[in-house]
Amino acid sequence: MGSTLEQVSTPKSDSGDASGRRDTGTLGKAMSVLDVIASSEHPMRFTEILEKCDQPRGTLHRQIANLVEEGLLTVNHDHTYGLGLMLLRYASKAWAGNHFRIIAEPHMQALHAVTGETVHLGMLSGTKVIYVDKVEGRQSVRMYSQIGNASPVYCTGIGKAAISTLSPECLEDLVQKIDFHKFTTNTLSGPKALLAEIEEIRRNGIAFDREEHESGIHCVAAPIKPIKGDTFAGISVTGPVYRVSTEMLEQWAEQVHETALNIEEDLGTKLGPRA
Amino acid sequence: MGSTLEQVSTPKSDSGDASGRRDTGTLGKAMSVLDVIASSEHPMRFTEILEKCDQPRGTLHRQIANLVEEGLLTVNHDHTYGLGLMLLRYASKAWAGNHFRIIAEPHMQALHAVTGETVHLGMLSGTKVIYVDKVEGRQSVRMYSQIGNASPVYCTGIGKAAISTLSPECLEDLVQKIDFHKFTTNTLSGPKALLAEIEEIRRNGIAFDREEHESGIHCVAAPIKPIKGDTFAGISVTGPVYRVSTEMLEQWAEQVHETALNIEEDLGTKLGPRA
DNA sequence: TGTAAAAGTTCCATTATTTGGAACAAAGTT
DNA sequence: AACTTTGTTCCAAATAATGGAACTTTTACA
Repeated sequence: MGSTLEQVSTPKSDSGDASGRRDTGTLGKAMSVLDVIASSEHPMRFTEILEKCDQPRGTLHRQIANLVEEGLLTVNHDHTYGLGLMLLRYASKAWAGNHFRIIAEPHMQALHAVTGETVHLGMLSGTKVIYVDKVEGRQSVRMYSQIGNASPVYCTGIGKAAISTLSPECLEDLVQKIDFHKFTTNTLSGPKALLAEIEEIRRNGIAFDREEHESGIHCVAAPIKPIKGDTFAGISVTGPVYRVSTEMLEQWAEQVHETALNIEEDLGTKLGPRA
Repeated sequence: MGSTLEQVSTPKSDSGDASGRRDTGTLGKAMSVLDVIASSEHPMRFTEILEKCDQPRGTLHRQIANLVEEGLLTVNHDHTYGLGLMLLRYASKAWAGNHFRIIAEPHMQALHAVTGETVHLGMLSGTKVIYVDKVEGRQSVRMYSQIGNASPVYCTGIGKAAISTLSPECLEDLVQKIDFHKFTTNTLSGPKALLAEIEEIRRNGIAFDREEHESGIHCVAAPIKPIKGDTFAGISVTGPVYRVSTEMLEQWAEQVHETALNIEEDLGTKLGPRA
């Protein structure tokens, strides 16, 4: 199975870092410009983008013009650039057509009903986890509030859970691409710590995020194994430490694990028996 | 101001039609492949995409491989292709960083409080309107429920409102790019009908969608004029005909119009006095 | 199970696009 | 008004995309 197209959920490099991007091909270069703009807080001016891209002025100018032409970027009146509306359009379709999410949804609802806390569904993409769905309480969910967010694998429950199902080689490859960063005092600080924890997650089928990404927030997660070979994902229950104790989290572990198994089963049947 | 980059909200052609796309440059070609996949209901197989793209097999294969590499497409286990997760990530950033939306939000909330019906904010993109935000009742908003949706300008309140602020030349250009399609018996069926109605909207500052896109749904909308020259947009109050009478809609017109003016004012001040 | 047809993948000389440097134009500043 | 910064255009050289055909794998059917 040496297909070029089957890398699926492990696109390339740590996308979203703006640096560390192997910009192969015209598309790759264009995307790296998008990345630079996406990872900036404020809308950027031409020169600012230029500095972060190190490309000749003329080249960047044309690339940006192309991106604007496609609606992937917009120019503001003050000559700053931001991400374009077209992205919303595509994302809306991507979300609506995501079978994995659709199948998982009822199970997420069920898990939320039991725990009363926020349930997340995330998929592996490079060295990050992208949140694909979220079920939370009464509070009217602000769209995109978390959906679409990309977080590093090594400091999130879903991230660690998801990569625990990778083959040893893939895991190896992925881990060495990670750029570790200390978000909190609990953040795992390197490959050995991560691999050790993965080992344990493999055994238990349960991963914890012990305030490793954001202090005050912790979660229990379980991997959703790739039935047909392509989606590496996980599901989690998240809560603030002041309301959700560690014991409570441990108590939910079983439920989360079961939910993951149920989703796997549904994927197996509803996705049609093919390969 | 003959800048190449300033076409901003009128990117190119009727994006999303899969056909009628002037695929200039490598990026354009890649996007047209994305478009084909985005406008299909079901995930597509390679050959299916091939037919809709008329390109040589080898070429398409490589293009798809690139898109997959960038995370813009994903391959499913059964060799079907769907839009990639990376799009969610970008869209999430695009949405979070959209100043226009952020400024408009409180005004949308206020309008919703008065009317009790769903309030939409949409921006012009090509010959379509892309919904950028939505405020609705108690019902927990399913994300992406409408946000990111692209609807034709000629059959939506916001669409007609938004293009009513275009210069005569731009309007002319845009109208002839439109591919009219009868969604309901009330859908405007051609350029003359549309232009006539635009004329009226120009005078009143109010546009109606009289079940022109979906029967059973109608709305009042008002244009939000481009203060600094780039964003063509509109705001609307939408409701089902069984609950919201036409009279009620007309009664709200003034409020909608005022809301639009308030947003314009805020845009003028909060966007910083530049050009 | 065997065989044929369809679907998917690779290769490489040709062709077209992107590149990048420098010159040019327009804003913004002192 | 001169200067500095920022944004835009141009074109020969370098690079990447093209498309046809050959090749491999998968799927369908007898």
